[in-house]
Amino acid sequence: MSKKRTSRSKYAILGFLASKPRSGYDIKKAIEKSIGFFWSESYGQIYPILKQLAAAGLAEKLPQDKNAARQTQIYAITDLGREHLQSWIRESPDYGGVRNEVLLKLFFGDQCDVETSVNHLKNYISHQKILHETFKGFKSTIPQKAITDIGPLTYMFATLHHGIMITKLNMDWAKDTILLLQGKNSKMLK
Amino acid sequence: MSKKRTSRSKYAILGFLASKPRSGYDIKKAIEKSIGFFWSESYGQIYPILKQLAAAGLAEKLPQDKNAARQTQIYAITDLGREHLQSWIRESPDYGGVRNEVLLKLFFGDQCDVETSVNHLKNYISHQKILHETFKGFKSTIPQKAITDIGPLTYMFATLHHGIMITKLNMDWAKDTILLLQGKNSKMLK
DNA sequence: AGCACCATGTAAGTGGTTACATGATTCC
DNA sequence: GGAATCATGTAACCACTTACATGGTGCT
Repeated sequence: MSKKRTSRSKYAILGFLASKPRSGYDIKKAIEKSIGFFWSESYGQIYPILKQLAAAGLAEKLPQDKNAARQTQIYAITDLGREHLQSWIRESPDYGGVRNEVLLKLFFGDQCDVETSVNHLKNYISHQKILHETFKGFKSTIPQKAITDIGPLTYMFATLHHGIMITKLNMDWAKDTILLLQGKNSKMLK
Repeated sequence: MSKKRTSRSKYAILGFLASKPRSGYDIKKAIEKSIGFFWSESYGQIYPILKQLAAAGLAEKLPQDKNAARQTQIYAITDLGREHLQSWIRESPDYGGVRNEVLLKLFFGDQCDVETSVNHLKNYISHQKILHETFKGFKSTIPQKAITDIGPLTYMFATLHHGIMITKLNMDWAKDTILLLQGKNSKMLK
């Protein structure tokens, strides 16, 4: 059972081209705005991959509009590209390879003083709170009907909701861990 | 503001040497057993890094016991190594660079049929359930006093508890997302 | 004898980030 | 004029995984 490491970046980019033709710059911005919480891509990946996709016939560069102010390179997904994307989506996702530096540092917390860990946890709470509020604000702008009529927004909403739940959980957990480290009553000990 | 990419593997290994001297093999097993849920290291990283740590004076190879049955290379952390580890722990952790393939595929769910996403979610639930039960079993073996007397087990317990909570949340979220995709009543709406 | 596990290591290759380089456009 | 943002790209480098290679030990 060989575990081949195929670049997920390729499919992330293809996935964004699937909804509409975009430039490398567009893709970067779209990723940051929509799935930035659980995915990221750098230009150093995006631009070379767009060229590879075009060379492989999975995407094509659209002819440039002569009247356009800027010289943007717009790529569109091809039928072949759509097939590739779909067959990748259908493969069962890889659950592994997670690395959480916050937990790693906390795990080694005994090597420093309690205050260090408590401080990290407090900062973490602030960070998660900002994300949480942002997501909730975003959620409130989506009309209910757009979610219940199964379509792109339904899936987006599901991932957004995951972010809302996770950030809430992280805050709760971090607060409770602080209590535990301070020798106070923590829910963890149940 | 330069974001230098230092290898976190180095510190993960140093962190495990901090509790007691170990071989590369020991470290791999210990990581899998204790922090495998949120961290992983491969032998391809561990063995070369152990040599580097020794060369840099952050760890040292212990003299081998002539009577020992196996020829294991045991490394111990040095005072300098402990200092390096501590100063790394004190630096604020990096929250970014997360990549969740389950969410990515779900986000692109509209490119396939609903059943594909539902299937992925069902498998995900099974996977998270196994982890969840394992963690809970593990938790029940830790005596309460070992947790409340702040020490290594307190920190281990905190990360373990995070795993218990997260796996539960993931199951709940996945179940609810299935309902949403099936057009049934989901808690997510409202 | 054979299997599972202990144990160490290397080489090749990939996936990915960062820093740099360049220049146009928009808006104040 | 200057700042922010739009926009594309490359080169260097690093972190990490996978596959391979090798052999010992303990048990049945």
